Amino acid sequence: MKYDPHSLELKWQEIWDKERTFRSGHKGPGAEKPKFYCLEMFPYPSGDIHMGHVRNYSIGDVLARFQRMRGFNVLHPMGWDAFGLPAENAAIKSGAHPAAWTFSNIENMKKQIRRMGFSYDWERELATCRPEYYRWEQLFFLRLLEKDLAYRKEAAQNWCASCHTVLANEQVVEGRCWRCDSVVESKKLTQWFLRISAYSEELLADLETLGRGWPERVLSMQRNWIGRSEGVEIDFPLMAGQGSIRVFSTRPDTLYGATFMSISAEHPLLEQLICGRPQEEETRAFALAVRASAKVSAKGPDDLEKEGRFTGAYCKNPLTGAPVPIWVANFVLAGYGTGAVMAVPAHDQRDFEFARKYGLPIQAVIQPEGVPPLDSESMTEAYDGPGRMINSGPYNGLENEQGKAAVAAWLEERALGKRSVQWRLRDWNVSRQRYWGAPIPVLYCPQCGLVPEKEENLPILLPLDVQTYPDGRSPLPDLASFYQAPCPRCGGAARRETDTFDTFVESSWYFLRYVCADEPDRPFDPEAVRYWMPVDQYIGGVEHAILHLLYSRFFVKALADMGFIQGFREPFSNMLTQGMVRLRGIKMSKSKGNTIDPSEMIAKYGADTVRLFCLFAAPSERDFDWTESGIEGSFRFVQRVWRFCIDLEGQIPPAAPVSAGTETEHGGIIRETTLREHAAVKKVGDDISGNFQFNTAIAAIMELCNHLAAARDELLQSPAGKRALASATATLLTLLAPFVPHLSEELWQRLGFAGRAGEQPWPLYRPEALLRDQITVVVQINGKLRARLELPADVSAAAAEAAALDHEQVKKYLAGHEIKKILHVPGKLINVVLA
RNA sequence: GCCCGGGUGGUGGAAUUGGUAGACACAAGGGACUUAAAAUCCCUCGGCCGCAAGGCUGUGCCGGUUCAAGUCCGGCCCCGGGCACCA
Repeated sequence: MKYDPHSLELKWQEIWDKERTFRSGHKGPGAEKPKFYCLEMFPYPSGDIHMGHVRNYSIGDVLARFQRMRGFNVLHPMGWDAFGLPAENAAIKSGAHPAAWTFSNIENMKKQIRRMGFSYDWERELATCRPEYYRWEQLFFLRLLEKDLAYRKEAAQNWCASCHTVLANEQVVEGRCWRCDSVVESKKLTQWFLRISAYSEELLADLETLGRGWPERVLSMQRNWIGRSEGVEIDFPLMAGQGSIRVFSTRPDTLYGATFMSISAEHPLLEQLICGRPQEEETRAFALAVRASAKVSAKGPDDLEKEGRFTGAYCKNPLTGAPVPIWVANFVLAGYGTGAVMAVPAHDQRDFEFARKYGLPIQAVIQPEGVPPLDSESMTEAYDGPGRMINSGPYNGLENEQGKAAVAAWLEERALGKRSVQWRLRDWNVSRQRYWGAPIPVLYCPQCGLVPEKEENLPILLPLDVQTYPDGRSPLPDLASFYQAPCPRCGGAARRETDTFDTFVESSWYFLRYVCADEPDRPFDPEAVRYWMPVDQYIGGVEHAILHLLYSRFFVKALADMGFIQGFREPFSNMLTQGMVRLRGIKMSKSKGNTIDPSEMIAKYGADTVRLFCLFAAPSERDFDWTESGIEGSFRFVQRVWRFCIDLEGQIPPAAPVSAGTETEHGGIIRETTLREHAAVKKVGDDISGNFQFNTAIAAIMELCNHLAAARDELLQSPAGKRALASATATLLTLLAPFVPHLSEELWQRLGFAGRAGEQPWPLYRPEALLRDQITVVVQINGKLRARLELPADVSAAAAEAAALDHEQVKKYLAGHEIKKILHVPGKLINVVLA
């Protein structure tokens, strides 16, 4: 009987479909069980699945199937992140409408995904480009607007000319577009923003609550991105005229050393400061040049020479009253803090370089322990470490950490400053100048100005009867039938917003919609949300560590605050970032032409083998190389299981034990078989539920299989042996069920076991079944391994030690030495320490 | 510069959290079966010495703690990733 993966895999996929095996609900049968929401990142329907998808979904599927067997009510959905640029680009190229292209890709990819035999509840399938989906997003936006969590502002934006749209900060990677790698330009535009910054504090704090469930590197990336910084805002009064300039500093302890001030080229007071000064013209020209060049410098800041110009104006050090010259400097960021910094050249490297270049005074105010006093003249770099305050009037001698608090308190008492926290995180620009996205439901009325669409008018449909432009521009601004609309307030002629939402908006809440995907009248069924959320396990690539995962976290918090959902403020309790599949060390990609087509692999080996290899090749989080020999190895194992079971047909009792074997009263090979059966159950269960150690779980199954193949003939000699073999074989197939479900079901059926392998309760091991009669105890002398002893498991400590000392090898080493002590780890090791 | 990962055979990777380093595979070599090949099965497989028994050595480097260190501590080196003129 030859192993034919195709016919048997298709057979089982059909059965699962017909029997709706993976349907899940929060009501009715099964709902009383504990829930488990297992989610893999939904794909963009680019046309074909790639190995990354296969790996991602294989990991998720093992978990989903495992949890079902463990008695959970499992939600395991799949859908499509269906809006986005590639559809438009394809449309431009081929002439097909983005919608047609998208839906045909969905159909194609769905076929491929189904061919893998993943246990999805397809009845919950969703596509974000359908109005039934994006209408709710439009509703959320209107509510965000009401709550002032969405707003419009003009600002310099990241512009990708090649994609013909703006990008969020998160979508700019090293100055380049995350999607097409073009250098991002700066363009001043009026855009829609979501106020993610309102959640900076909570987004950061809640990372702690995610703690163990999330990979450390993802937490760390998010912390970096949010970028919390504690300090003091300090007002420096202007010497001439009214007002003051506010700076932000994390080092109020160095305030006595602030010998000048640097403001950004975009500082609002700049004009006022330079007005009428002799150097007015030059300084203005300098500022203009900095403004023009700043945004384009995608090369990074390292090689940017520090430059500045004196404004001619002075302000006053609020602590000392000393005059402080105000400079414009090219390294001061307009968008961070207050756009102005107090310069302490002795204790900040940037200020130091600047001061040396322009001959500005340097004044050391922090003295490190145990070194000669810092000398402003001879310093070659700034000292930014800890120390005691010097040259700081009444604060002299204070530890600088205490100094921070003391100076801050002094400033606060006199209303000259206040403690504050600055964040790196910027608001999320969600406007996109593209067609294939969800319309933003607002209008511009000549009478009323900006007017939100009425909720009852939702959804604002994206018109499908359009022709895309060859240059990627959106056709919407030219489509009168779309943009012409009555003002919701006055009824007069108004113009619709023609930008669409960033597609990351859709992916920020899709996991919520799965729990009630067909709910027609409201975004969420609260009961379903309460039952299923949050996602128990989320699985996807690390490339979304900041983007999607941060946006989703923000969205859930905002939706909770708007009352759409209740009872949780984090979407994903546990997160797994799976590694990449590479080829010869290089990430697979179409552009590099080094891809392995999953469909070809399925055609050659079957879905089970492809799944198995993806899971066995490496731990889930690590990258691995696809190798021909590797998948061949997995194929060999699958066939070994097949042959082993087929050869057993009719030779073992048909009844399938529901739990691991019980033939413990026997000795010899039967006992050994049962022991190994239990050991495998323990190892596989521990590995899956512990840390997604699928590779070692599979190794344990291989060991069991190897043992059964070797012990087979002997076990078939007796009825008890046959029973043990039957039990162990049933266990083998149940352990395999999450990994290679088709094979498992087929063999289960052929061996005449009752029910379905994948619907068996996960087997339980009995700890006492893991105990051996004979144990190996190693003997060390001074920590070096010298001998092994086979002893009865119940041997006394004294007897074991005696046996150890009596061992030939050991005696050799003992001769002429005195025993200082004997360390005994029962059942494991005896270490004889010689004097 | 700061913050996270990681460094173990020819390769992918194991190692009960301080207790037999190299599980399970892949590759390689040898053998059996075969007219032959494929498939399958058996054996060997970190390095050095040894006919063998066995010995020495070995988890990026240097030190330390311990009866015992891949695992803990201190100091480095290298690789991958994130953040970065963020004041």
